[in-house]
Amino acid sequence: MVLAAARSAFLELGLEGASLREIAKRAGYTPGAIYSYFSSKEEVYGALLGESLERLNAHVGAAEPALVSGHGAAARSRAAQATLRAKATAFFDFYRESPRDLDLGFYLFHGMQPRGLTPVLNEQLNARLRDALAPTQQALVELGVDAGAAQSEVTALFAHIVGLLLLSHTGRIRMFRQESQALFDRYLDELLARCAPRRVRRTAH
Amino acid sequence: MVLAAARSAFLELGLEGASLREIAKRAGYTPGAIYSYFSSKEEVYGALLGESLERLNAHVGAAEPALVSGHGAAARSRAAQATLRAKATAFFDFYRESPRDLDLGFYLFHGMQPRGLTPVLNEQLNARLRDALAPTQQALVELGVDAGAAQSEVTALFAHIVGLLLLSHTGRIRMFRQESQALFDRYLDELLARCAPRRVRRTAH
Amino acid sequence: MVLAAARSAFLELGLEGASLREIAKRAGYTPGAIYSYFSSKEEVYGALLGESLERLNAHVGAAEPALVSGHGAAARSRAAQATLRAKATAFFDFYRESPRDLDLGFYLFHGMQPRGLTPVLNEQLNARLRDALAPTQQALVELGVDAGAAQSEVTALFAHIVGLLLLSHTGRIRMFRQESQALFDRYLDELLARCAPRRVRRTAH
Amino acid sequence: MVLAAARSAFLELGLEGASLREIAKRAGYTPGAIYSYFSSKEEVYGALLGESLERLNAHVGAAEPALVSGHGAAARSRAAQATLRAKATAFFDFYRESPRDLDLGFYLFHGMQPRGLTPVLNEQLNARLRDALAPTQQALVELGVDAGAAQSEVTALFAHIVGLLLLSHTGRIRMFRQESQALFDRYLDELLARCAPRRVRRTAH
DNA sequence: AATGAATGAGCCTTCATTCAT
DNA sequence: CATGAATGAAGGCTCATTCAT
Repeated sequence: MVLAAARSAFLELGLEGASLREIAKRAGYTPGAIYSYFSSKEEVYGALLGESLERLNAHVGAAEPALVSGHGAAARSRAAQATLRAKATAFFDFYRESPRDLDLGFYLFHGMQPRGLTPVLNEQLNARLRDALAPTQQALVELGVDAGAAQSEVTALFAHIVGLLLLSHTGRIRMFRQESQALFDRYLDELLARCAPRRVRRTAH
Repeated sequence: MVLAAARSAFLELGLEGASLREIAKRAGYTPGAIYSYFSSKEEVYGALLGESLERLNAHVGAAEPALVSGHGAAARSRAAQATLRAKATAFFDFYRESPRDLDLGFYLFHGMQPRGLTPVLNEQLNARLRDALAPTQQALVELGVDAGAAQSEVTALFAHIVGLLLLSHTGRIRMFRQESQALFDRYLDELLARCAPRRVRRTAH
Repeated sequence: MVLAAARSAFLELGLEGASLREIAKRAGYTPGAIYSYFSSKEEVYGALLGESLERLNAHVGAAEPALVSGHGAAARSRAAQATLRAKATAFFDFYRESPRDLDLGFYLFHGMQPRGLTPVLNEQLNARLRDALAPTQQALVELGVDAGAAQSEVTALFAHIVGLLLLSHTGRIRMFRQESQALFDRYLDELLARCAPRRVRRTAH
Repeated sequence: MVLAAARSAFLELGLEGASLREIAKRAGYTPGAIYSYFSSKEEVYGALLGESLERLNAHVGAAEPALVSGHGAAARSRAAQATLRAKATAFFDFYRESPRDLDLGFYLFHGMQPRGLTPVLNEQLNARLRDALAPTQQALVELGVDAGAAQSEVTALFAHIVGLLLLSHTGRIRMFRQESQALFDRYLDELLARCAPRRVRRTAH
C-alpha cells in the first residue's frame, strides 16, 4: 500500500510533490506509519525505483522477436536482428510510455542521499538496469560484434534513448519538428546497418 | 549583480541549494529586494538560462574548424566536415565542462511553472538553442544533405549529446565502463560517414 | 516580544515545553517569524540566559549592605562583612525566588548545541556570572583573604548555593526536614567565622 | 534485560538519547514489549534510579575507614572521624565517577510525571538516599554532635556535593579555575574542624 | 530600490504509547 | 509475553513570497 501510494503520488505530482505526508495520506496512514516500512523517504524512492526496474525487465522479457524462417547462419543472423529490434524497442517503449519512470531513475541516481542509496542497493539497481539491456547486447554478440564493441553500442543506444525521451518529455523535440519514435527507429536501422551489414547483403543476394 | 549571485549560488549549490535567500545574500541584498528585478524565483532561473544559452552560442561561435587546403567541391566538402566537427564538438564540450548549465536547462524546461516560462520566453530560449545548433545543421546542408534530413540529424545529435552527458553526470556511464567523450567522437564519425561518405572517398583517391 | 514570550513559555512550561512553536504562539507569531530574530532555538535560549544574568547582576548590584558605624580598620572589616552578607544573600535570593533562572543556566550550559552557545557567547555569559559573584569575592579580599583563597571560597559558596537550591527545587531538601534559607545562613556564618575571625574578636574586646 | 539495556542506553546516550525505542532495541525487544514490564518510560527510569541508589549504598557500605589505634574516648573519636571521611568520600566519589547517575536522580526528581514517581516509590527512593548518608550522619553523632545538628550538617554536605558535581559536570567549575575534588576535601576538613575540634586537640597533646 | 518583518505552508523525522493478534 | 503496525502530536527548521515602510 505504501509503495502504491508512493507510486501514485509520484505519478501525479512528480518528485517535488511526492512528500512523505502526501504518500502517507494516499496510503491512508499518518506520516509516522511510513517509518514502519521504510526508514527514510529516500528508501521509499529506492524501493520505487527497484520496482520500476522490475517492470522494465518484465516488459523487455515479454517482447517477442518477429519470426524468422530458414536455417543456417543467415537465419540465425536474421533472428538476432529481430531480437535486437524487439528488445531495444521494448526498452524504448517502456520509458516512452511511462515518462515518470525515467524521471525516477535519474532523480534517484542523481540526487539521492547516501542514506537512501547505499552502495549495495546502488549496485543492485544498476544490475537490473544492465539486465534490461542484456538481451540487446547479446543480440549484437550473436551478430558477430565483439564484446567490447557490443558494450559500447549498448551504452550509446541507452544514451540515445535517454536523450530522445528527455527531449520528448520536456517538449524540446517539438522545437525541431521531430518525433522521438521516428528518430529511434532510424537510430536502430543505422545500428543494424553498422553491425550486420555484410550478412544482410549476403542473405539478400 | 543578482544574476551573478544566482549563477554562483547555482554553480556551487545546485538547484536544490540555490534558494532565493542564498541568491539574495550573495548579491548583498535581502530576499525582498530580488523582487524589484524579478517577479519570481523561476524568472531568475529563466534569466540564468538565457544567459547560459548566450554563453553556449558564444562558445560555439568561437569554435574554429581545422584549416582545409585546396579548391573546388572536394575542398568545400572537407571544409564543411571540419566545420561540423568543430561546431558539434563545441556544443558537446560546453555542456560536458559545465554540467550545471545542462541541469538548468532541464530544470526549467521540465518543472517550471507557467509563471516562470512564458510562451514568449520559451520561444526565445528555444531560438537561442537552435542557434547554437545551426552551424552544425548548415554544415550538413553544405555536405549535400537535404534540409529535412539535416534537421533530423541535428535533433538526433542533440539527443545523443544530452543522453551521453546525463549518463555521464549521474555516473551511470561508469556502470557500462564507457566514457562520454569517446562515445561522442564515435557518434560524430558515424554521422560523417553517413552524410559525406562518397565525396570523402572520392577526394581521398 | 519574542524574548518575553520565550521567558513566559519557559517559566510556565519549563525547558521541555518551551518549544519554538509555543514561543511563537505566545509572541503572536508564526514559527518561522522567530527566525527573523534568532537563527536557532538555542540562540533564543542563549539570549534568555543572557537576560537572566543581567537581572541577576542588577539584583546583586542593588543589594545594600547594612550600615556600619565607626572608623578605622575594624570598621572597614565590619563593612566588608556586611557587604559580603548582602551580596551573597542577594545572589542566593535571586535564584531561590526564581528557580527557572537556575534551570535555564544549567540547561544551557549543559545541553546546548555548539550552534547556540558559541565560545564567544559562552565566555560572555561566564563573565556575567563571575560579575555577579565579584562583589562577594572583593569583600573577602578586603577581609584580608588572599586572592587564591577568595576565589576558592567563592566557588565553594556558588556550589553550595546551587546545591541547596537544587535540593530545594526538587523537593529533596524536605526529606531531610531542612530548609534552604536556614542552611544558607549557617553557611554564610561559617564562611565569615573562617575568614574574619581575629579582627572580629579584637574589635569585640 | 530491559533494565540492563536501559542502563547502557542511558550511559551512552544520556537522557535525551535513551528513547524507549533505543532501550527496546538494546534489550532485543520491540518497543511494545517493554510495556509488559513497565507501564511507562518514566517507570523504567524510576527502576533505573532505584538500582542506581542500590549501587550507591553498596559503594558507601564497602568504604572502609582508615584504621585507628588506641582505646578510650579519644580513639573512638578518631574512629568516628575516619568513618565520616570514608563514608562521605565514598558518596562523593560515587557520583563524581558516574555523572549519569546524578543526572538520573535529578531528572526523575525534577521532571517526572506523577505516573512515574508515585508517592510510595518516591518515599522508597528517598529512604535509600538517606541510607547512603546515614553512616556519615551516625559518625557525626558519635563525635558528639546532637541529632538535629547532625541532620543539618548531612543535608548541607549533600547539597555541597551536589553543587560541586553539578558545577564540575557542566564545566562551570573550570571558569573559576577550581577542581571539585580539592573543594570537597576542604569542605570535609572544615566540617571535621567544626564538629570535632576540641577532642582532636586534646588527643593531639 | 530596498528593507526587514512576517506569513503560511510545508519539510522529514521522532516520540511514547496503544492494541489486535 | 511479544510483535508489529499504527497513532497523533510534536519537534526544529526552510521556503518563496508579500508588503508596509
